[in-house]
Amino acid sequence: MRHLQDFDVVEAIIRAGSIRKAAEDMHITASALNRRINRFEEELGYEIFERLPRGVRLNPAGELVLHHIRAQRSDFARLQSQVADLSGVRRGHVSIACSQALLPYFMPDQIARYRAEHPGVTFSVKTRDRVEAEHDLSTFASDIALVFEPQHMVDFEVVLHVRQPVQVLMRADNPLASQQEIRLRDCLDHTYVAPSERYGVRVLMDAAARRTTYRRIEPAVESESFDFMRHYVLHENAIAFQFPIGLDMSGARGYVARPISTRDVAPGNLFLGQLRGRILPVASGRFLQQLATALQAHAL
Amino acid sequence: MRHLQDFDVVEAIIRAGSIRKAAEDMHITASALNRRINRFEEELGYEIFERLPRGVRLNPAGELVLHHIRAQRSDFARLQSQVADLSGVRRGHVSIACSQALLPYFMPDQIARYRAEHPGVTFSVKTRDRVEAEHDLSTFASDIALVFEPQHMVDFEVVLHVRQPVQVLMRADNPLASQQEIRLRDCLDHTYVAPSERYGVRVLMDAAARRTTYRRIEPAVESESFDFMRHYVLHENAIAFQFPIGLDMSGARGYVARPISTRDVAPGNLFLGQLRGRILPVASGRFLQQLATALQAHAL
DNA sequence: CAAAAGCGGTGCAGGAAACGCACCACTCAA
DNA sequence: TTGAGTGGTGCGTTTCCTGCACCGCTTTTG
Repeated sequence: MRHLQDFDVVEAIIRAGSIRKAAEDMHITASALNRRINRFEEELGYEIFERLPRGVRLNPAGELVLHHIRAQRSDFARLQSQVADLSGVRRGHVSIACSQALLPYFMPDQIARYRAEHPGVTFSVKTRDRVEAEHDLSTFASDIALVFEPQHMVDFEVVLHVRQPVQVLMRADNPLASQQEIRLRDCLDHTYVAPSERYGVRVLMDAAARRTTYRRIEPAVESESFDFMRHYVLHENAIAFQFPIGLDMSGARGYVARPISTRDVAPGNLFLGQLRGRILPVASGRFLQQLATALQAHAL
Repeated sequence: MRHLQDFDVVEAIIRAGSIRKAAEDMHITASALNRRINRFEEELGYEIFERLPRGVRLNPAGELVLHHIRAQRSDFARLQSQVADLSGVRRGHVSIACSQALLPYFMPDQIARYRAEHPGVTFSVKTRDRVEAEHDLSTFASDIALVFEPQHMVDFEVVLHVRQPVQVLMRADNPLASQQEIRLRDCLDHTYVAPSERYGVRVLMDAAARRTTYRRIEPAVESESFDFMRHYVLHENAIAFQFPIGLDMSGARGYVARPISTRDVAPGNLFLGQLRGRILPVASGRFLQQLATALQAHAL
């Protein structure tokens, strides 16, 4: 759209770090770009870039402008979505930042359900840990976040949260599989794999280890991929940890999942949320509602 | 600003009701304006005007666009205000919609205090009844509203509310002046003036009359102006009704104010608020805070 | 220490985009 | 029927933006 052109210019210059590089990216001359940004600053009444010998950089006023630009973009997308909605077109795009545990079963199922009813709506799903997800929301990079144990919660408006007790994943022939509920010390005596501190499961395990026993979590193998860990337990007969929503034991052959006693390890909290105060586009708003009801049903 | 030009066009056409009239208002030809609005609709992907034989009118999509335009304008004003604020200029404009009772004493005092510290900030004060004030907020025509008994409260985000018992205003030699608290039936036996149902005092009086007695409020003189009513009680020795914040009895010669018993008439509620979810410009936000603290002190 | 490379900024000429004018097709009230 | 009012369009003109060449400056590099 025309009225966002100046915003494109500003964002391109920020990305490139200098006017000349940005001009090259945009396939126009530097002089044209220079004049456009100068005119923009003149109309605004304030400079938004510091002129450095090696390029330009946003000043504090520019940071405000950048946030304004992102908010305007998002708000305009919402407008288009609303207009499309009342024209009966039902188009739109939904972008989600979610924890890894949601990727194998929950999100594919939910998105497929939604798209079955509204084929015009497209999705982008990004894997984000709990810190990144909040950043994604505040920069309008994602509409919806679904993560375990988010950290700051200042820009994060919680729509719903469900408790998820940590599960122990193991081979069916593992001795621990005979117990219906597993104690933490039994896990720590076993060979186990675990993710890094960026992930909610690990945060809960670390906290539990510090509190109930005086042992630290020292996994035999540390990995960022729950998919890897799930397969690894088959090879070494180790155990892994995961939230229930990341598991689908219905068709699993050779796997068994048992909950860790909540006396030892606090259950995780899965938070569904959006940017505080933001009005979502129609499609995103509807999908957020679908997720909320699905999670509520999942918790029962 | 350049990027709001298309929005100016749309708003001008809405105001004028036809493209040709709007073109005249803007001192350009109708053909130019026609092409601009056509281009805008083409870029948006949807028409926003119904073409009628006698002009154009917004369609439902256009209503959404109009709201978007107003929101964008307001958000851009907030951006400028923020940028000005961190440049140390402290400029800005605050627009307030408030009940008539605030006009003689409270608002002048508050605005003068604020401008003593920030001379660069300008104000516009509009007299609005409780219905109009909410409309003003939702169309971004006012930043802040301060009214008695607002009606819908859907877009109205309450920042603070204070109770205001209805006062009886009369001449000092009035027999009722001897009582410290006045009963409703004594008022109704007296000759009294009152405003119309658009005003909070009247709403409370009507409700009280229906509830406690079986008499209706039938003023000898009905007026929209509390200023008029205040002067009128001197001439006929009638009584009038007003909230405490609209009275300043310190230097009043010949007037006396006494509260009506709250057993008979419920105290009024003065609501300070803004549009729900909106982030106010810096100056407006600060002034809103000042009003809140001043009202809290006033209530003590 | 000097040359080269990179940066933002500017005068000038050519070109794209917007504009004004004249005009068309249409509706509706007098 | 007619005239006034509406939105829409082809075409010449004007305005505004772009591209080119160049300047002054700082930093890097030989």
